[in-house]
Amino acid sequence: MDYKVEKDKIVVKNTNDFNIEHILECGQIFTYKKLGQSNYIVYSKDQMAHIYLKNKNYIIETSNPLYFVNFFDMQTDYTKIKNELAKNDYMKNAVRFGYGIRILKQDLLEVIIGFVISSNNNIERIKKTMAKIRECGIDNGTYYSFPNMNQLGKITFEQFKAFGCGYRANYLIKLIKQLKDVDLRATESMGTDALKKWLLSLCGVGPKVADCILLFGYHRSNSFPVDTWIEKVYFDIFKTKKSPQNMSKDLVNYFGDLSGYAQQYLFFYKRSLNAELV
DNA sequence: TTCCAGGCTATGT
DNA sequence: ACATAGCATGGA
Repeated sequence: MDYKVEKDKIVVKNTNDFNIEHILECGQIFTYKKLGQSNYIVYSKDQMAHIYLKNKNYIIETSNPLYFVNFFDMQTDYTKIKNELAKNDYMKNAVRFGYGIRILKQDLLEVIIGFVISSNNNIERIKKTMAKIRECGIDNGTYYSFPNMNQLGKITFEQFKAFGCGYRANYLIKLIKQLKDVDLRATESMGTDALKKWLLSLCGVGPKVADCILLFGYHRSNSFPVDTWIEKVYFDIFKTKKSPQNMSKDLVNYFGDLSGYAQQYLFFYKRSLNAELV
């Protein structure tokens, strides 16, 4: 990854492994705004960045460049990951298609809330709901910080309903009560099995959402979230249907520690191809 | 009108 | 342990 950190921006010079559309539109994050072609604003925790293409380089404008060096996972070699993944035709196509995907290092609390909202929902509505929730955080002038646990605890059932959560408003109220006294930082050192078990005890968190939280919130890359799109991919490849949990097991067995990366390329590939038909 | 969206909870077997 | 109805909401 060829990039340069300056005082108020990062310049990304190698765009073979960095494409902002791929990174933000591959379903891992819901807190961003598209301004135009290769031109986005992304919000994470109490930070904001403006990302755009200029002379074949990406400019990441932010008051906190070091936060976004970590956020965009700049130190990981995605060329190597893609080469290791491209071991069959399906993966070759998926990797070629979403060549600029990177798995973001997002704020854990934000990931938990976002993916509980995501269940049986569509991405555009999830984005709207998350933007409304963000407005319950601190106003920084041009944008809001994501609310902390205390601020989340003050959001009412009626507010969540008004934010378009639907029946998930109940889940969120209960979930936030469950998380109220948990030291989230301490959970990061837990083993993956115990961690998943704990996540499954949270309201609104089932197998698929737990895998998303493990992957996007804890960077456990040996998890493979299976949603409706991955179910289609699984059928394309194996020509058979199973329960999502069993599909996930098969896929983790196959991809090992690269499962999470494989999942992102496949999800983006399948969902984008479908969108092109519409 | 019906189906679908990054599924989960509750209930019944 | 596995199967399935019901669930809010909006867009196609």
